[in-house]
Amino acid sequence: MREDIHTKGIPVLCASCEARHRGICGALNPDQLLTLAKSTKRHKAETGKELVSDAGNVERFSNVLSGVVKLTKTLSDGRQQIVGLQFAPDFIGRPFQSESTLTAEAATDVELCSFPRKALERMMKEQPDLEHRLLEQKLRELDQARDWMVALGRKTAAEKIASFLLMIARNIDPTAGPEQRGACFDLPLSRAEIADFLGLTVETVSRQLTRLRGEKVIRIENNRHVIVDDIGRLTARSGD
Amino acid sequence: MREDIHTKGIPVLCASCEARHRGICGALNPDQLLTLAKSTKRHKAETGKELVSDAGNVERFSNVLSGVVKLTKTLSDGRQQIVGLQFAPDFIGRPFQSESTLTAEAATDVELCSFPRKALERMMKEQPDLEHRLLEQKLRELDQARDWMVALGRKTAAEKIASFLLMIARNIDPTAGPEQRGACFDLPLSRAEIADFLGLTVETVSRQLTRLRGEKVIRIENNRHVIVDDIGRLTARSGD
DNA sequence: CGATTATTTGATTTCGGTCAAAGTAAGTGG
DNA sequence: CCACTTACTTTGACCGAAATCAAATAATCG
Repeated sequence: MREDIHTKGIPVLCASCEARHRGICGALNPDQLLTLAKSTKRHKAETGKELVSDAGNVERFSNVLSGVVKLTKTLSDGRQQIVGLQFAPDFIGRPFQSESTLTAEAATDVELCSFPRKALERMMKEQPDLEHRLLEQKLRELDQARDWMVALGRKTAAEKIASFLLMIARNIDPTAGPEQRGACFDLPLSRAEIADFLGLTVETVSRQLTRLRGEKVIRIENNRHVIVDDIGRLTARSGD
Repeated sequence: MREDIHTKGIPVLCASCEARHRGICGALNPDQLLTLAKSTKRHKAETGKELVSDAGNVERFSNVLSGVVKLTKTLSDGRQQIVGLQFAPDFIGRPFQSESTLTAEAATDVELCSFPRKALERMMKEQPDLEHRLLEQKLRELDQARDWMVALGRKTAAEKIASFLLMIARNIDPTAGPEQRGACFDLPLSRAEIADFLGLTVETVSRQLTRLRGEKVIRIENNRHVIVDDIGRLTARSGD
Protein backbone atom coordinates (compact mmCIF):
# COMPACT_ATOMS: atom_id res chain seq x y z
CA MET A 1 0.00 0.00 0.00
CA ARG A 2 1.14 3.48 -0.89
CA GLU A 3 2.65 5.42 2.03
CA ASP A 4 0.64 8.58 2.36
CA ILE A 5 0.03 10.92 5.24
CA HIS A 6 -3.38 11.57 3.71
CA THR A 7 -4.44 7.99 4.17
CA LYS A 8 -6.09 8.90 7.46
CA GLY A 9 -9.84 8.60 7.24
CA ILE A 10 -9.75 7.15 3.77
CA PRO A 11 -11.97 4.12 3.13
CA VAL A 12 -10.01 0.86 3.08
CA LEU A 13 -11.41 0.25 -0.37
CA CYS A 14 -9.80 3.42 -1.69
CA ALA A 15 -6.54 3.42 0.22
CA SER A 16 -4.45 1.72 -2.43
CA CYS A 17 -6.50 2.83 -5.42
CA GLU A 18 -4.91 4.63 -8.33
CA ALA A 19 -8.18 6.40 -9.16
CA ARG A 20 -7.76 8.33 -5.94
CA HIS A 21 -4.51 9.77 -7.22
CA ARG A 22 -4.68 10.11 -10.97
CA GLY A 23 -8.39 9.33 -11.53
CA ILE A 24 -11.54 11.26 -10.79
CA CYS A 25 -11.69 10.29 -7.10
CA GLY A 26 -8.70 12.53 -6.51
CA ALA A 27 -11.19 15.39 -6.40
CA LEU A 28 -12.86 14.05 -3.28
CA ASN A 29 -11.99 14.68 0.37
CA PRO A 30 -12.03 11.81 2.90
CA ASP A 31 -15.64 12.48 3.91
CA GLN A 32 -16.86 12.45 0.35
CA LEU A 33 -14.83 9.34 -0.44
CA LEU A 34 -16.46 7.70 2.54
CA THR A 35 -19.92 8.63 1.32
CA LEU A 36 -19.26 7.41 -2.19
CA ALA A 37 -17.57 4.27 -0.89
CA LYS A 38 -20.84 3.27 0.79
CA SER A 39 -22.44 2.56 -2.57
CA THR A 40 -19.24 1.45 -4.24
CA LYS A 41 -18.48 -2.10 -5.30
CA ARG A 42 -15.15 -3.50 -6.39
CA HIS A 43 -15.38 -6.39 -8.80
CA LYS A 44 -13.47 -8.37 -11.36
CA ALA A 45 -14.67 -9.24 -14.85
CA GLU A 46 -12.96 -11.65 -17.15
CA THR A 47 -12.07 -11.19 -20.80
CA GLY A 48 -15.12 -10.83 -23.00
CA LYS A 49 -17.54 -9.83 -20.26
CA GLU A 50 -19.93 -7.13 -21.46
CA LEU A 51 -19.86 -4.27 -18.98
CA VAL A 52 -22.19 -1.76 -20.62
CA SER A 53 -24.45 -2.71 -23.46
CA ASP A 54 -25.50 -0.63 -26.42
CA ALA A 55 -29.00 0.75 -25.95
CA GLY A 56 -29.03 -0.58 -22.42
CA ASN A 57 -29.78 1.58 -19.42
CA VAL A 58 -26.74 2.56 -17.45
CA GLU A 59 -27.24 2.75 -13.74
CA ARG A 60 -23.64 2.49 -12.69
CA PHE A 61 -20.37 4.12 -13.66
CA SER A 62 -16.93 2.63 -13.05
CA ASN A 63 -13.26 3.28 -12.72
CA VAL A 64 -10.87 0.86 -14.38
CA LEU A 65 -8.44 -0.35 -11.72
CA SER A 66 -6.51 -2.80 -13.89
CA GLY A 67 -6.78 -4.35 -17.32
CA VAL A 68 -8.17 -2.88 -20.52
CA VAL A 69 -11.76 -2.09 -21.49
CA LYS A 70 -12.77 -1.63 -25.13
CA LEU A 71 -15.60 0.61 -26.27
CA THR A 72 -17.26 -0.56 -29.47
CA LYS A 73 -19.97 0.48 -31.86
CA THR A 74 -21.71 -1.90 -34.21
CA LEU A 75 -23.52 -1.22 -37.49
CA SER A 76 -26.84 -2.91 -38.19
CA ASP A 77 -25.20 -5.56 -40.38
CA GLY A 78 -22.64 -6.49 -37.76
CA ARG A 79 -19.60 -4.49 -38.84
CA GLN A 80 -17.81 -3.38 -35.70
CA GLN A 81 -15.53 -0.53 -34.76
CA ILE A 82 -13.67 -0.07 -31.50
CA VAL A 83 -13.97 3.63 -30.65
CA GLY A 84 -11.91 3.72 -27.51
CA LEU A 85 -9.66 1.78 -25.16
CA GLN A 86 -9.66 2.52 -21.45
CA PHE A 87 -6.78 1.83 -19.11
CA ALA A 88 -6.46 2.31 -15.35
CA PRO A 89 -7.42 4.68 -13.83
CA ASP A 90 -9.86 5.75 -16.57
CA PHE A 91 -13.49 6.49 -15.87
CA ILE A 92 -16.19 4.57 -17.78
CA GLY A 93 -19.54 6.18 -18.31
CA ARG A 94 -21.50 8.81 -20.18
CA PRO A 95 -22.77 11.35 -17.64
CA PHE A 96 -26.11 13.13 -18.19
CA GLN A 97 -27.53 10.44 -20.41
CA SER A 98 -28.93 7.20 -19.13
CA GLU A 99 -29.02 5.42 -22.50
CA SER A 100 -25.67 4.14 -23.71
CA THR A 101 -24.78 4.49 -27.38
CA LEU A 102 -21.92 2.08 -27.22
CA THR A 103 -20.86 -1.22 -25.74
CA ALA A 104 -18.11 -1.54 -23.14
CA GLU A 105 -16.44 -4.92 -22.89
CA ALA A 106 -13.52 -6.31 -20.92
CA ALA A 107 -10.70 -6.73 -23.45
CA THR A 108 -8.55 -8.42 -20.83
CA ASP A 109 -9.43 -9.53 -17.34
CA VAL A 110 -10.23 -6.32 -15.53
CA GLU A 111 -10.81 -4.97 -12.05
CA LEU A 112 -13.42 -2.27 -11.70
CA CYS A 113 -14.74 -0.03 -8.99
CA SER A 114 -18.33 0.91 -9.71
CA PHE A 115 -20.87 3.26 -8.14
CA PRO A 116 -24.42 4.36 -8.93
CA ARG A 117 -24.81 7.01 -11.61
CA LYS A 118 -27.01 8.98 -9.27
CA ALA A 119 -24.45 8.99 -6.47
CA LEU A 120 -21.82 10.45 -8.74
CA GLU A 121 -24.13 13.05 -10.22
CA ARG A 122 -25.21 14.11 -6.75
CA MET A 123 -21.62 14.42 -5.58
CA MET A 124 -20.71 16.45 -8.65
CA LYS A 125 -23.07 19.14 -7.52
CA GLU A 126 -21.48 19.54 -4.13
CA GLN A 127 -17.91 19.15 -5.32
CA PRO A 128 -17.31 21.03 -8.59
CA ASP A 129 -13.75 19.78 -8.71
CA LEU A 130 -15.18 16.33 -9.45
CA GLU A 131 -16.83 17.68 -12.56
CA HIS A 132 -13.54 19.33 -13.41
CA ARG A 133 -11.70 16.02 -13.27
CA LEU A 134 -14.38 14.42 -15.37
CA LEU A 135 -14.05 17.20 -17.93
CA GLU A 136 -10.31 16.67 -18.09
CA GLN A 137 -10.77 12.94 -18.59
CA LYS A 138 -13.33 13.47 -21.34
CA LEU A 139 -11.09 16.06 -23.03
CA ARG A 140 -8.31 13.49 -23.08
CA GLU A 141 -10.67 10.92 -24.60
CA LEU A 142 -11.70 13.47 -27.23
CA ASP A 143 -8.05 14.18 -28.11
CA GLN A 144 -7.44 10.45 -28.45
CA ALA A 145 -10.57 9.91 -30.55
CA ARG A 146 -9.42 12.63 -32.93
CA ASP A 147 -5.94 11.16 -33.20
CA TRP A 148 -7.55 7.89 -34.24
CA MET A 149 -9.79 9.63 -36.74
CA VAL A 150 -6.62 10.73 -38.54
CA ALA A 151 -5.30 7.18 -38.46
CA LEU A 152 -8.60 5.68 -39.65
CA GLY A 153 -9.12 8.21 -42.43
CA ARG A 154 -5.64 8.87 -43.72
CA LYS A 155 -3.09 6.30 -42.63
CA THR A 156 -2.06 3.16 -44.52
CA ALA A 157 -2.42 -0.29 -42.96
CA ALA A 158 1.28 -0.31 -42.07
CA GLU A 159 1.07 3.10 -40.40
CA LYS A 160 -2.05 2.12 -38.50
CA ILE A 161 -0.32 -0.92 -37.01
CA ALA A 162 2.78 1.05 -36.06
CA SER A 163 0.65 3.78 -34.43
CA PHE A 164 -1.34 1.16 -32.57
CA LEU A 165 1.74 -0.54 -31.16
CA LEU A 166 3.12 2.81 -30.04
CA MET A 167 -0.13 3.72 -28.33
CA ILE A 168 -0.25 0.41 -26.48
CA ALA A 169 3.40 0.73 -25.48
CA ARG A 170 2.74 4.18 -24.02
CA ASN A 171 -0.22 2.90 -22.05
CA ILE A 172 0.87 -0.43 -20.70
CA ASP A 173 4.59 -0.85 -20.80
CA PRO A 174 5.31 -0.75 -17.08
CA THR A 175 8.78 0.65 -17.74
CA ALA A 176 7.47 3.35 -20.08
CA GLY A 177 9.06 6.76 -20.03
CA PRO A 178 9.57 9.59 -22.46
CA GLU A 179 13.25 8.98 -23.14
CA GLN A 180 13.51 5.26 -23.54
CA ARG A 181 14.69 3.31 -26.56
CA GLY A 182 12.79 0.06 -26.23
CA ALA A 183 9.50 -1.29 -24.98
CA CYS A 184 7.77 -4.56 -24.34
CA PHE A 185 4.20 -5.44 -23.49
CA ASP A 186 1.39 -7.94 -23.93
CA LEU A 187 -1.13 -6.98 -26.56
CA PRO A 188 -4.47 -6.50 -24.79
CA LEU A 189 -6.35 -7.29 -28.00
CA SER A 190 -6.63 -10.26 -30.34
CA ARG A 191 -5.83 -9.82 -34.05
CA ALA A 192 -9.54 -9.54 -34.77
CA GLU A 193 -9.93 -6.81 -32.17
CA ILE A 194 -6.92 -4.90 -33.49
CA ALA A 195 -8.61 -5.09 -36.89
CA ASP A 196 -11.82 -3.67 -35.42
CA PHE A 197 -9.83 -0.89 -33.84
CA LEU A 198 -7.93 0.07 -36.98
CA GLY A 199 -10.65 -0.44 -39.57
CA LEU A 200 -8.83 -3.39 -41.18
CA THR A 201 -9.32 -7.14 -41.53
CA VAL A 202 -7.64 -9.83 -39.41
CA GLU A 203 -5.62 -10.93 -42.41
CA THR A 204 -4.20 -7.47 -43.03
CA VAL A 205 -3.32 -7.05 -39.35
CA SER A 206 -1.54 -10.38 -39.35
CA ARG A 207 0.36 -9.61 -42.54
CA GLN A 208 1.50 -6.20 -41.31
CA LEU A 209 2.70 -7.65 -38.01
CA THR A 210 4.57 -10.34 -39.92
CA ARG A 211 6.12 -7.63 -42.08
CA LEU A 212 7.30 -5.62 -39.04
CA ARG A 213 8.74 -8.80 -37.60
CA GLY A 214 10.49 -9.55 -40.89
CA GLU A 215 12.04 -6.08 -40.85
CA LYS A 216 13.20 -6.72 -37.26
CA VAL A 217 11.27 -3.71 -35.94
CA ILE A 218 9.44 -5.92 -33.47
CA ARG A 219 9.69 -9.41 -32.06
CA ILE A 220 6.59 -11.39 -31.11
CA GLU A 221 6.49 -14.19 -28.56
CA ASN A 222 3.45 -16.38 -27.91
CA ASN A 223 1.29 -14.29 -30.26
CA ARG A 224 0.63 -11.66 -27.65
CA HIS A 225 3.96 -10.54 -26.26
CA VAL A 226 5.67 -7.81 -28.26
CA ILE A 227 9.23 -6.55 -27.89
CA VAL A 228 10.36 -3.34 -29.54
CA ASP A 229 14.09 -2.78 -29.45
CA ASP A 230 14.08 0.66 -31.01
CA ILE A 231 10.93 2.74 -30.56
CA GLY A 232 12.32 5.24 -33.06
CA ARG A 233 12.06 2.74 -35.90
CA LEU A 234 8.41 2.18 -35.05
CA THR A 235 7.70 5.92 -34.78
CA ALA A 236 9.28 6.40 -38.20
CA ARG A 237 6.63 4.06 -39.59
CA SER A 238 3.67 5.65 -37.84
CA GLY A 239 3.09 8.42 -40.37
CA ASP A 240 3.00 11.41 -38.05
CA MET B 1 -34.13 40.61 -31.22
CA ARG B 2 -35.57 37.84 -29.15
CA GLU B 3 -38.31 38.92 -26.74
CA ASP B 4 -37.23 37.87 -23.32
CA ILE B 5 -38.07 39.15 -19.87
CA HIS B 6 -34.58 38.14 -18.83
CA THR B 7 -33.03 40.61 -21.22
CA LYS B 8 -32.76 43.18 -18.42
CA GLY B 9 -29.19 43.88 -17.47
CA ILE B 10 -27.82 41.72 -20.26
CA PRO B 11 -24.97 43.20 -22.31
CA VAL B 12 -26.15 44.48 -25.68
CA LEU B 13 -23.59 42.20 -27.29
CA CYS B 14 -25.24 39.14 -25.77
CA ALA B 15 -28.90 40.11 -26.03
CA SER B 16 -29.59 38.37 -29.31
CA CYS B 17 -26.94 35.71 -29.02
CA GLU B 18 -27.77 32.04 -29.36
CA ALA B 19 -24.83 31.05 -27.17
CA ARG B 20 -26.66 32.65 -24.27
CA HIS B 21 -29.52 30.21 -24.74
CA ARG B 22 -28.15 26.94 -26.06
CA GLY B 23 -24.42 27.62 -25.73
CA ILE B 24 -22.13 27.81 -22.73
CA CYS B 25 -23.02 31.40 -21.84
CA GLY B 26 -26.42 30.16 -20.71
CA ALA B 27 -24.72 29.22 -17.45
CA LEU B 28 -23.95 32.84 -16.63
CA ASN B 29 -26.09 35.36 -14.78
CA PRO B 30 -26.35 38.96 -16.02
CA ASP B 31 -23.49 40.15 -13.80
CA GLN B 32 -21.18 37.44 -15.01
CA LEU B 33 -22.17 38.02 -18.61
CA LEU B 34 -21.34 41.67 -18.11
CA THR B 35 -17.92 40.84 -16.69
CA LEU B 36 -17.11 38.44 -19.51
CA ALA B 37 -18.49 40.83 -22.12
CA LYS B 38 -15.86 43.39 -21.10
CA SER B 39 -13.12 41.28 -22.64
CA THR B 40 -15.30 39.86 -25.39
CA LYS B 41 -14.96 40.67 -29.06
CA ARG B 42 -17.39 39.87 -31.83
CA HIS B 43 -15.84 39.40 -35.23
CA LYS B 44 -16.38 37.95 -38.64
CA ALA B 45 -13.94 35.74 -40.52
CA GLU B 46 -14.30 34.77 -44.12
CA THR B 47 -14.01 31.33 -45.67
CA GLY B 48 -10.53 29.89 -45.34
CA LYS B 49 -9.38 32.09 -42.46
CA GLU B 50 -7.29 30.16 -39.96
CA LEU B 51 -8.74 30.72 -36.49
CA VAL B 52 -6.52 28.50 -34.37
CA SER B 53 -3.32 27.03 -35.67
CA ASP B 54 -1.77 23.70 -34.90
CA ALA B 55 1.05 24.03 -32.37
CA GLY B 56 0.18 27.68 -31.90
CA ASN B 57 -0.54 29.19 -28.52
CA VAL B 58 -4.20 29.72 -27.86
CA GLU B 59 -5.00 32.80 -25.85
CA ARG B 60 -8.63 33.14 -26.82
CA PHE B 61 -11.65 30.84 -27.00
CA SER B 62 -14.74 31.47 -29.11
CA ASN B 63 -18.37 30.71 -29.65
CA VAL B 64 -19.56 30.14 -33.19
CA LEU B 65 -22.47 32.51 -33.84
CA SER B 66 -23.05 31.63 -37.47
CA GLY B 67 -21.36 29.64 -40.21
CA VAL B 68 -19.28 26.47 -39.95
CA VAL B 69 -15.80 25.94 -38.53
CA LYS B 70 -13.74 22.88 -39.43
CA LEU B 71 -11.17 21.30 -37.12
CA THR B 72 -8.36 19.58 -38.97
CA LYS B 73 -5.25 17.56 -38.26
CA THR B 74 -2.41 17.20 -40.71
CA LEU B 75 0.23 14.47 -41.00
CA SER B 76 3.86 15.40 -41.61
CA ASP B 77 3.58 14.66 -45.32
CA GLY B 78 0.53 16.85 -45.80
CA ARG B 79 -2.30 14.31 -45.62
CA GLN B 80 -5.22 15.97 -43.89
CA GLN B 81 -8.18 14.83 -41.87
CA ILE B 82 -11.08 16.93 -40.68
CA VAL B 83 -11.80 15.78 -37.12
CA GLY B 84 -14.78 17.94 -36.34
CA LEU B 85 -17.26 20.47 -37.64
CA GLN B 86 -18.63 23.15 -35.38
CA PHE B 87 -21.95 24.91 -35.89
CA ALA B 88 -23.58 27.73 -33.92
CA PRO B 89 -23.65 27.95 -30.95
CA ASP B 90 -20.71 25.59 -30.45
CA PHE B 91 -17.72 26.45 -28.32
CA ILE B 92 -14.23 26.39 -29.86
CA GLY B 93 -11.29 25.75 -27.63
CA ARG B 94 -9.35 23.21 -25.62
CA PRO B 95 -9.49 24.23 -21.96
CA PHE B 96 -6.58 23.45 -19.62
CA GLN B 97 -4.00 23.29 -22.36
CA SER B 98 -2.50 26.31 -24.02
CA GLU B 99 -0.98 24.44 -26.97
CA SER B 100 -3.41 23.49 -29.68
CA THR B 101 -3.09 20.08 -31.32
CA LEU B 102 -5.31 20.94 -34.23
CA THR B 103 -6.15 23.70 -36.65
CA ALA B 104 -9.50 25.50 -36.68
CA GLU B 105 -10.46 27.16 -39.93
CA ALA B 106 -13.55 28.97 -41.18
CA ALA B 107 -15.23 26.53 -43.60
CA THR B 108 -17.76 29.18 -44.56
CA ASP B 109 -17.89 32.84 -43.63
CA VAL B 110 -18.37 32.80 -39.87
CA GLU B 111 -19.25 35.10 -37.02
CA LEU B 112 -17.50 34.48 -33.74
CA CYS B 113 -17.58 35.81 -30.24
CA SER B 114 -14.21 35.40 -28.58
CA PHE B 115 -12.86 35.99 -25.09
CA PRO B 116 -9.52 35.42 -23.34
CA ARG B 117 -8.79 31.90 -22.21
CA LYS B 118 -7.89 33.21 -18.79
CA ALA B 119 -11.19 35.05 -18.38
CA LEU B 120 -13.15 31.88 -19.06
CA GLU B 121 -11.01 29.73 -16.80
CA ARG B 122 -11.38 32.28 -14.01
CA MET B 123 -15.13 32.40 -14.43
CA MET B 124 -15.37 28.61 -14.42
CA LYS B 125 -14.04 28.61 -10.88
CA GLU B 126 -16.73 30.91 -9.58
CA GLN B 127 -19.56 29.44 -11.63
CA PRO B 128 -19.39 25.62 -11.71
CA ASP B 129 -22.40 25.52 -14.00
CA LEU B 130 -20.19 26.97 -16.73
CA GLU B 131 -17.88 24.01 -16.44
CA HIS B 132 -20.96 21.81 -16.55
CA ARG B 133 -22.07 23.30 -19.86
CA LEU B 134 -18.59 22.90 -21.23
CA LEU B 135 -18.57 19.26 -20.16
CA GLU B 136 -21.88 18.68 -21.92
CA GLN B 137 -20.58 20.31 -25.09
CA LYS B 138 -17.40 18.23 -25.02
CA LEU B 139 -19.40 15.06 -24.37
CA ARG B 140 -21.45 15.81 -27.48
CA GLU B 141 -18.28 16.35 -29.47
CA LEU B 142 -16.94 13.04 -28.19
CA ASP B 143 -20.14 11.23 -29.22
CA GLN B 144 -19.89 12.77 -32.66
CA ALA B 145 -16.20 11.93 -33.00
CA ARG B 146 -16.98 8.31 -32.18
CA ASP B 147 -19.80 8.17 -34.69
CA TRP B 148 -17.34 9.32 -37.34
CA MET B 149 -14.78 6.78 -36.25
CA VAL B 150 -17.30 4.11 -37.20
CA ALA B 151 -17.86 5.79 -40.56
CA LEU B 152 -14.13 6.19 -41.22
CA GLY B 153 -13.22 2.67 -40.18
CA ARG B 154 -16.13 0.60 -41.36
CA LYS B 155 -18.35 2.33 -43.89
CA THR B 156 -18.06 2.21 -47.68
CA ALA B 157 -17.57 5.39 -49.73
CA ALA B 158 -21.29 5.41 -50.61
CA GLU B 159 -22.31 5.06 -46.96
CA LYS B 160 -19.89 7.76 -45.86
CA ILE B 161 -21.39 10.24 -48.32
CA ALA B 162 -24.96 9.41 -47.29
CA SER B 163 -24.07 9.74 -43.59
CA PHE B 164 -22.34 13.03 -44.26
CA LEU B 165 -25.32 14.51 -46.07
CA LEU B 166 -27.61 13.43 -43.25
CA MET B 167 -25.37 15.00 -40.64
CA ILE B 168 -25.24 18.29 -42.53
CA ALA B 169 -28.99 18.25 -43.04
CA ARG B 170 -29.54 17.76 -39.31
CA ASN B 171 -27.23 20.65 -38.49
CA ILE B 172 -28.03 23.31 -41.01
CA ASP B 173 -31.36 22.70 -42.66
CA PRO B 174 -33.29 25.62 -41.15
CA THR B 175 -36.52 23.65 -41.49
CA ALA B 176 -35.06 20.56 -39.83
CA GLY B 177 -37.23 18.51 -37.51
CA PRO B 178 -37.43 14.91 -36.37
CA GLU B 179 -40.47 13.96 -38.42
CA GLN B 180 -39.85 15.54 -41.79
CA ARG B 181 -39.56 13.83 -45.15
CA GLY B 182 -37.30 16.19 -47.08
CA ALA B 183 -34.41 18.56 -46.53
CA CYS B 184 -32.39 21.13 -48.40
CA PHE B 185 -29.21 22.99 -47.55
CA ASP B 186 -26.00 24.47 -48.87
CA LEU B 187 -22.98 22.26 -48.40
CA PRO B 188 -20.57 24.10 -46.10
CA LEU B 189 -17.61 22.21 -47.54
CA SER B 190 -16.00 21.86 -50.96
CA ARG B 191 -15.58 18.41 -52.50
CA ALA B 192 -11.96 18.37 -51.38
CA GLU B 193 -13.01 19.17 -47.80
CA ILE B 194 -15.70 16.51 -47.83
CA ALA B 195 -12.97 14.12 -48.94
CA ASP B 196 -10.78 15.21 -46.02
CA PHE B 197 -13.69 14.68 -43.68
CA LEU B 198 -14.57 11.21 -44.93
CA GLY B 199 -11.09 9.85 -45.57
CA LEU B 200 -11.65 9.69 -49.33
CA THR B 201 -10.34 11.44 -52.44
CA VAL B 202 -12.09 14.28 -54.30
CA GLU B 203 -12.77 12.00 -57.24
CA THR B 204 -14.51 9.39 -55.11
CA VAL B 205 -16.64 12.05 -53.41
CA SER B 206 -17.64 13.44 -56.78
CA ARG B 207 -18.49 10.03 -58.21
CA GLN B 208 -20.60 9.07 -55.20
CA LEU B 209 -22.54 12.34 -55.34
CA THR B 210 -23.11 11.79 -59.06
CA ARG B 211 -24.34 8.31 -58.29
CA LEU B 212 -26.83 9.54 -55.66
CA ARG B 213 -28.03 12.12 -58.15
CA GLY B 214 -28.41 9.46 -60.82
CA GLU B 215 -30.51 7.39 -58.43
CA LYS B 216 -32.67 10.46 -57.75
CA VAL B 217 -31.90 10.37 -54.03
CA ILE B 218 -30.61 13.93 -54.14
CA ARG B 219 -30.63 16.88 -56.51
CA ILE B 220 -27.70 19.30 -56.68
CA GLU B 221 -27.91 22.89 -57.86
CA ASN B 222 -24.89 25.15 -58.35
CA ASN B 223 -22.56 22.50 -56.95
CA ARG B 224 -23.32 23.44 -53.38
CA HIS B 225 -27.07 23.38 -52.93
CA VAL B 226 -28.52 19.95 -52.12
CA ILE B 227 -32.18 18.94 -52.12
CA VAL B 228 -33.26 15.68 -50.55
CA ASP B 229 -36.85 14.73 -51.32
CA ASP B 230 -36.99 11.65 -49.14
CA ILE B 231 -34.63 11.54 -46.17
CA GLY B 232 -35.55 7.90 -45.66
CA ARG B 233 -33.89 6.87 -48.92
CA LEU B 234 -30.70 8.58 -47.77
CA THR B 235 -30.86 6.98 -44.32
CA ALA B 236 -31.27 3.59 -45.98
CA ARG B 237 -27.90 4.15 -47.67
CA SER B 238 -26.06 5.35 -44.56
CA GLY B 239 -25.21 1.92 -43.21
CA ASP B 240 -26.45 2.27 -39.64
C1' DC C 1 -13.83 37.83 -71.46
C1' DG C 2 -9.76 35.24 -70.30
C1' DA C 3 -7.60 33.15 -66.25
C1' DT C 4 -7.89 30.42 -62.42
C1' DT C 5 -9.96 27.10 -59.54
C1' DA C 6 -13.35 23.52 -58.60
C1' DT C 7 -15.75 19.59 -60.25
C1' DT C 8 -16.66 15.78 -63.15
C1' DT C 9 -15.45 11.93 -66.01
C1' DG C 10 -12.51 8.27 -67.83
C1' DA C 11 -8.58 4.81 -67.85
C1' DT C 12 -5.61 2.29 -65.07
C1' DT C 13 -3.38 0.70 -60.86
C1' DT C 14 -3.00 -0.72 -56.19
C1' DC C 15 -3.83 -1.61 -51.49
C1' DG C 16 -6.38 -4.00 -48.74
C1' DG C 17 -10.39 -7.21 -48.80
C1' DT C 18 -12.28 -11.81 -49.68
C1' DC C 19 -12.03 -16.61 -50.00
C1' DA C 20 -9.69 -20.79 -48.90
C1' DA C 21 -6.57 -23.59 -46.41
C1' DA C 22 -2.95 -24.70 -43.43
C1' DG C 23 -0.52 -24.06 -39.18
C1' DT C 24 -0.67 -23.22 -33.80
C1' DA C 25 -2.17 -22.80 -29.45
C1' DA C 26 -5.40 -23.85 -25.74
C1' DG C 27 -8.47 -26.51 -23.64
C1' DT C 28 -11.23 -30.89 -22.48
C1' DG C 29 -12.15 -35.15 -21.23
C1' DG C 30 -10.95 -39.99 -21.47
C1' DC D 1 -0.54 -37.83 -20.87
C1' DC D 2 -2.48 -37.73 -25.14
C1' DA D 3 -6.22 -37.70 -28.80
C1' DC D 4 -9.68 -34.41 -30.14
C1' DT D 5 -12.13 -30.26 -30.44
C1' DT D 6 -12.20 -25.44 -30.93
C1' DA D 7 -10.55 -21.03 -31.57
C1' DC D 8 -6.92 -18.03 -33.20
C1' DT D 9 -3.33 -16.85 -36.40
C1' DT D 10 -0.76 -17.09 -40.54
C1' DT D 11 -0.18 -17.67 -45.44
C1' DG D 12 -1.52 -17.84 -50.31
C1' DA D 13 -4.29 -16.81 -54.50
C1' DC D 14 -7.40 -13.78 -56.36
C1' DC D 15 -10.60 -9.84 -56.59
C1' DG D 16 -12.56 -5.34 -56.25
C1' DA D 17 -13.37 -0.67 -54.22
C1' DA D 18 -11.18 3.26 -54.08
C1' DA D 19 -6.78 5.61 -55.32
C1' DT D 20 -4.05 7.53 -58.84
C1' DC D 21 -3.19 9.61 -63.15
C1' DA D 22 -4.97 12.35 -66.90
C1' DA D 23 -8.27 15.33 -69.23
C1' DA D 24 -12.37 17.59 -70.08
C1' DT D 25 -16.00 20.58 -68.34
C1' DA D 26 -18.06 23.93 -65.34
C1' DA D 27 -17.97 27.65 -62.10
C1' DT D 28 -15.85 31.83 -60.21
C1' DC D 29 -13.55 36.10 -60.33
C1' DG D 30 -10.90 40.01 -61.52
